Formats: sequence, C-alpha cells, structure tokens
Amino acid sequence: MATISDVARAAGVSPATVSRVFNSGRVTPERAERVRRAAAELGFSPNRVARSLRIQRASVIGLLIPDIENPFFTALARGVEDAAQRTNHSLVLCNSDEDVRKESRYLEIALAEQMAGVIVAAASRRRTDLSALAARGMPVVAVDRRPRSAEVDTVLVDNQHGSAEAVAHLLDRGYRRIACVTGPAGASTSEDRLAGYRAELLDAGVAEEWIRAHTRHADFREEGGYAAMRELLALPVPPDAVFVANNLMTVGALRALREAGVEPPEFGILSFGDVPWASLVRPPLTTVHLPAYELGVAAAELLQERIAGSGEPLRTVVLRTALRPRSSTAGPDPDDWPAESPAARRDGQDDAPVTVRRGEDE
Amino acid sequence: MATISDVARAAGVSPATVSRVFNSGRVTPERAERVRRAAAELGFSPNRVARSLRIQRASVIGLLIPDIENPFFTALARGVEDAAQRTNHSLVLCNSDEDVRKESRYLEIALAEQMAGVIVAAASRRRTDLSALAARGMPVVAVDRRPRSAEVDTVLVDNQHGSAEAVAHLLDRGYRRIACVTGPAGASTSEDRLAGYRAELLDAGVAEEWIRAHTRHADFREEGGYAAMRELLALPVPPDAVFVANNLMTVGALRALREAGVEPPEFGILSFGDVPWASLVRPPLTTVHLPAYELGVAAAELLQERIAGSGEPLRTVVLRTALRPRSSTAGPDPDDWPAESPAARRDGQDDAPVTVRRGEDE
DNA sequence: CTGAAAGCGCTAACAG
DNA sequence: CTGTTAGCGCTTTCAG
Repeated sequence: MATISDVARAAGVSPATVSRVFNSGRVTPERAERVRRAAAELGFSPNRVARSLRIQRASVIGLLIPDIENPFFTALARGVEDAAQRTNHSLVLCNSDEDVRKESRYLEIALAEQMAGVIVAAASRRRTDLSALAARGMPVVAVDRRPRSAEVDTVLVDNQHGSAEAVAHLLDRGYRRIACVTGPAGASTSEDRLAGYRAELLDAGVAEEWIRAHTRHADFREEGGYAAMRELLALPVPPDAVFVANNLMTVGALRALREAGVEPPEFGILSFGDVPWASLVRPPLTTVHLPAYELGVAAAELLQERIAGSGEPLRTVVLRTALRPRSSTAGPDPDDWPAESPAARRDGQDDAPVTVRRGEDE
Repeated sequence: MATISDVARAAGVSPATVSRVFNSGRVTPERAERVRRAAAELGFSPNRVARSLRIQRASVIGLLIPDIENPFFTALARGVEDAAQRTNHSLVLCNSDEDVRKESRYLEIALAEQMAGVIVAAASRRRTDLSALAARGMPVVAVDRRPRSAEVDTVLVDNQHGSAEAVAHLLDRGYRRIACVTGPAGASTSEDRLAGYRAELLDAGVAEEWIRAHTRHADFREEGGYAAMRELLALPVPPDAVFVANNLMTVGALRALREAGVEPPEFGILSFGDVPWASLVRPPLTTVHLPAYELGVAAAELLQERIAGSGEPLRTVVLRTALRPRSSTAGPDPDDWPAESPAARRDGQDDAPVTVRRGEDE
C-alpha cells in the first residue's frame, strides 16, 4: 500500500505537498498534476486511519437503530445514507436489537472510533444515555425516539397528532369500542401514540376506565402484537376496532384476527406506520404514513451542521404523518361499504380488473 | 478523552504496561489491578484509531449488500452481525444500491479504513472487481452472488437445484405453460436460477424456443417484476404459471396478476426467496426458502478464519434451499383444490378459525 | 516483568 | 507556494 511519502518521492515533492493536493491546499497546478499522476501510478489512496488519528476525527458517521429488520428503520437508513454521501461521509450502521447493553457498546465504539457524529434511534427513553457522548463533544442527533436527556438535536414525527387523527378516523367510520396496542412503556413513541389515542377517546366521552382496560403494551414486534390482540379479543367486552402503534405489531394483530375468524372491516384495524408490500395485504390496510426516509435525511442534515461546527441552540424538527385511509376501516356495518372501496382505490391498490386473453393455445 | 499515558501516569507505570493490561500482555496482577482502577477512574477507553494505525488493521469488518430494503439482505446482515460479535468485530454495513460505482467506492473505503475484512454480495458478476482487495491481502468473502474472479472464499445457496425443484413442483401440480421472470443478466443468481428453470423444462420436453419466448429479465425490484409479468400476460400464448426469481419481483408480479383479474392458484405463482409478512398475503405463497441468516453466519465464519490467518485453499460453501409449498400453486384446476389447503396449513398460516364472543356490550 | 523509544501515515504550524 | 518538523495514541521491539 503506497503511502504519501512514496508518492512524494515519485513526484519529487515533499509529503506535505502531496497532502495539500488531496486536501484542497494551495499547490501550483503543474506540481499538483505531477503529484496526481504519481499517485495514480502507484495506486495510492490516502490512509483514512492515519488521517483520522491526526485530525482527531473520522469521516464516518454512525447510525444506531433498534431493529434492522423493520422496514421503517431501513428506509430511515437510506435517507441518512443519501444525505451523508453528499458530504463525503460514510455510514456505519449498527443494530442495537432494542437492547440497551448492545446499544451502549456501540456508543462506546463510536467514541473510540472517533466517529464524526452519531444518529441514534434510542432503544429506551429512560435508559439510553447520550450524555457521555455529548459531554465529550461528539455531535449527536436523536431520531424517531426522544431520549430523556434532551441535550441533543432531535428529529421526530408528530406521533400524538397522528394517533389522534387516526382514532378520529375510526370514530368517524362508526367504530365505538376502539382498543389500542402500543409499544413498550419505556419508549417515547409508545407513549406519545398512546397519548394521542387516549386524548381522542376521552374527548369523545369514553370512560378512562374503559380505555385503560382496552389498552395493551407490547414489544413493537410481531409476536407482541399477536399476543396483545388475542388478549383483547378475549375480553368480556371485546373491541370492534383496534389502533396498533407500529407496523410489525399490526402483522401479529392481523394474524390473531384471522385465527379468530374476525375479518376487517367489520372489525376495524389501523396501523401506525406503513406496512411494506401493502399491495399484497387483503383487505388493504388503513395506515398512518411515516416519513421514514425524510426523517433520516433531516437527521443527517442536522448532524452535518453540528459537525461543521454550528453553535446554534438545540433544535427539534417534527415531521408530519399522513393518514392513508383504506378498506380495513371502512366501518363496522357491511351496508356502509362501497362495492368497490373508493378509499382503497385512491392509492391505486385496487384498480379495476382488466381482462386478458389467456390460454388459446397449448 | 483520557489517553494511555494519562492512565500510565495516574497508575505510576509506563504506557507500555497499560497497553499490555488491555492486550493480554504479561503484567503482575497487582500492577494490572492498579492500572485498571486508574483507567476506570479516568473513564479511559483505548483509542481504536491509533490502535488500528499502529497494528495496520481495524477491528471492523465490512458488509457490502446491494439492497438494504430487501429483507433477504437484512436477515443476512443479522447473521453476519451475530457471528462477528462473537469475535469482537464490529460491523459496518454498506448499501451499494445495485450500483457498481457506489460499490467500488465502498470497496476503496474498506481498504483505506484498513478494515479487518469484507463480505460482499456483489452488485454485478462481471463488473464487480474484488481482485484489488485480494491483491493487497485483505480477507474477502463473497456471499449470495458469485463474482467472476473466483479468487475468494464464497458462500452461496444452491440456486440451480432450488429452481429446478420449484419448477418440478409446478409441473407436478399440473401447470403446463410455466413462464419465468429472472433477474438482471449480469448476476450469478439470475443466471443460476434461470438455468435451473430451463433445465427442468427442457427435461420435461418443452421446446427451447417456447422457453426463450416466456423468459423475462428484470431488475430484482418490484417494478421490474410488475412490468415483466404484464408482458408475459400479454403474450399470444400466455403462461398458466410463473416462476419468479426473487421476492421483490414477486410482489410486482402479484400486483400485475391482480390488475389483470388473474387469481392464483388457477394461475400458479412461485417465489424464489421468502416473502416477508407472508401471513398477510392471500393466497399463501409457495416459496423457495433461502437460509439468509445462515448464509451470513457462514460468511462471517469463513472471513474470521482468514483474518486469523488461515492459509487453507479457497472454499465454497453451498447451503440448501427448501421448497415451501402453499396454496398459490395448488394447481390450475379448481377441482383439485382441497377445501382447506393442507399444503398451506402445514406451516400454520391457515389455522382454522376459532370462535370468539364479541359485542355483547358496548 | 517492565520501561524507553521508535514509528504506523498523515496533517498543520512554522520558516523559508 | 513549499519543505521541515513534530506529533496524534497506540503497540512493539529491545534492553534491563
């Protein structure tokens, strides 16, 4: 592996000059050209490790997510990556697996690797501790989940508003016994989504007690959603609709519904968070769309400003969600359902069949 | 940030001793204890950048995948991560986006960052060039896709056998005009899966010409599968079943089928590669299961052996696929379909409904 | 077993 | 504009 000195020798200049050529220092064009040629010939590319050690900062940013198999977080990661690429940062993706211990290990690595900064979707609101990083001057941005110590820039979606809107939609469609499956008690997303749900029901005159009895905390995973839905269905007063606080749990909930022979939209189901491959799901699911990619972009941009040395006060960016009504919440009464659900057709999932010639031969 | 010298001073020893404490060097227990205490007090953690520069190797392994939004690759990534963790390697995930230019950029970064090794699911069989890495002594393992230059250890699934088995299944169920949607011509996976399909059909006496007319190359993405399926349906002799070479394209193909008013299993559809959230898809899809996680684990283990200095000859590990028959290939003739598909029930997706009390109250 | 010293490859003063 | 020089934090000979 050629070093900067090899190139310097080959080009007949000093190492410093070579360095300058690769770092927009001032070098006469003629010399610069000579250096570039020599570098190309030797197949030289600067050693980033040495560079990082010298300037006390790597050109890598870390992204810490709690579940790499959740499409929401992979979309977010793409957003971060695309934005990072624009400033020549490369991305290190770490999967904390919703495990605070793994997470803190990765956080330490970020420090030890002298990463330029990190973006964190925290595993826990209470137990994720970002203060150590901030204390050592590492730029940090929290995304999706708001950690307790609010000493960092933050990018969120408007969970509470989005949830309230979703529940309002369910009420509007005629559901009256709306249950809720939310995430773990520790996470800000769980709490905010639950809060939106509660606020809307209380506003509609539903008893505090009823709400509490029809709320379940689960783990944001498929199995948790499945178990919670089964519990709800087994209640003495089972619900006629459910608001599920994330996409994976919705998959589980749907499975539970199917097993129980309960079919939407007679029973309403609404997912907070997009369900990938939505076009395959029958009936088409009403969802609250989350701008995952945009969340990633915004977080990366905030981080880059900090890396560049912005001294502005802390900022919190809140992105809006969008309700996407489809057939799974058409209403409890079959008489109300349109023959071809106009709600579903709106986003092209249910285009009218077209006929095709088939099988004239063979 | 405390350095090794700070700790040395605090503990009254030399920097070398501190280093030895953290690297299993021989130090008297008493001194070691003193060092550890001092380190803890100062919140010292070794600077990995300096370490990497000195020993000319980082403790990071790179994983290069072509599509981070494809569940197959995220499952693979988890396998790599779990295996890497066992040897204290951290994982850097890079998404080449099926783009050879991005990919080669990341490959250069791997070199410049002095990563311990890289695992590559190549974007292109022909144009992905791993020889530069291998030439500079960087351990490399190819996974899922076999790059042209076979100078590296490789972990694959048995694409050709899996495909042949899948097509045999379709023939067995009574389909006679089986089309194929495969991936880009450049990828080894496309070619191997296509080869398995062709071999099986030729063996069944189908004309070479017919096969060629009913084969489409697409891009391994949803839109590609959609377009290809539409083309196939518009043929003068449309197929009565389709073998789709990856999961994402299957989603697109299903959409095209639906739009055309064609419903499985009258029209058979089989996906090479698991479709996540399969439980939501109606009808349940017959798939060829791919051991994605295990692929990742195997690749990481191979890589770790190379990193540890194994001088063994190059190895290729081939993992088996498994056909998972479900209702989408029950056969072209409705008379053959079981009332409750036993094939589908086999993996629990179609458990019989159970009744549940509902709505006695409000 | 322990310490002194050199140096991994690069960048940033500083002089020229 | 260019070269010389020192040093980022760590590991690793080499003496002791």
